[in-house]
Amino acid sequence: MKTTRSSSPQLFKTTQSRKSIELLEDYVEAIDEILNTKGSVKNVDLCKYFGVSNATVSKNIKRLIKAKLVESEKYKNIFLTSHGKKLAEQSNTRHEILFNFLTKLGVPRKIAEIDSEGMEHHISKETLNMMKKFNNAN
Amino acid sequence: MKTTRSSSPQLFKTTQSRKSIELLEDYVEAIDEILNTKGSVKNVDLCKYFGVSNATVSKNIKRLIKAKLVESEKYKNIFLTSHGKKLAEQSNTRHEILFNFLTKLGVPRKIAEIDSEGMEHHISKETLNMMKKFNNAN
DNA sequence: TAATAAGTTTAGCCAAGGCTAAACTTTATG
DNA sequence: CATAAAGTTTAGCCTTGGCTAAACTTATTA
Repeated sequence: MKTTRSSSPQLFKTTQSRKSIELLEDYVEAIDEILNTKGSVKNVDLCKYFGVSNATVSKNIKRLIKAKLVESEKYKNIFLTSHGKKLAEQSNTRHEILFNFLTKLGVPRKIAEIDSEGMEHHISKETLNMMKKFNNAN
Repeated sequence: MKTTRSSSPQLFKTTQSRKSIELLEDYVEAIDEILNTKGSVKNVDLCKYFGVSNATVSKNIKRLIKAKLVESEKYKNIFLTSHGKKLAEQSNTRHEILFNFLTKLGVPRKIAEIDSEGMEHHISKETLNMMKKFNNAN
């Protein structure tokens, strides 16, 4: 019998709410990046970024607005609130640490990109700190 | 501007289908573990394991049966098919490598457990191989 | 500047994965 | 062994995050 599995219910409890936070984070990160590369963000930019329909983006932007992460008037540009900017920065920092860690570990850039996108929502502060240490030492 | 983000739609395209695969994997892993610890698996065991209702487990077991990962008759014990066993083994191997990697990196066991549960569905073969190498060298 | 093209939102649909309550089956007990 | 308790499934609901089609707004261009 393996000893590394938790069997503890509470690890799974928050699945639903965790997922919807992931979406919000992905969006603020995307908005932040698009702002930095092309200066403004509209529905169509996010469609391309995520490969989803305009309707889906529109719906999700509403969620972001409700969560006070984004500001936007109908048919107009999309902005991050200060709260949204802070979240984007935090996410970016996490992403950078993780990406650098993977490349230092020997993972090819292309794959490190994909893996860090996937993993970034599932890493604790503690693990991230260990990765930072590793990065500094290597 | 940061250079570690992909901006490529296709990384997000399969979100929906990926998520449902995650659920199937989590279930076969749970069933495998429960089998190994108490010898048989029923609805109630999975309720406790995941902290969800009996109705939810019942519904998800149907999905597993449809996916040919599980066999079960109404009100009876739950078994893994050979296909299900194979998937469970693969998942367990991934999980072990990841968990060992995190602990060798210096992450406390308790946290390594949680993080490896979260991350295991998002790690490529390549990254896993690098982790295996690291484990062997440390 | 009027008409067309491009972009955005709304309406209404779907599947996944949660839930509770009620019905049904199996197990345990007086 | 009949009944109560425990376990399982079904029915029906909800939210999230997708989609298409249609309506509406903004931008382009003849």
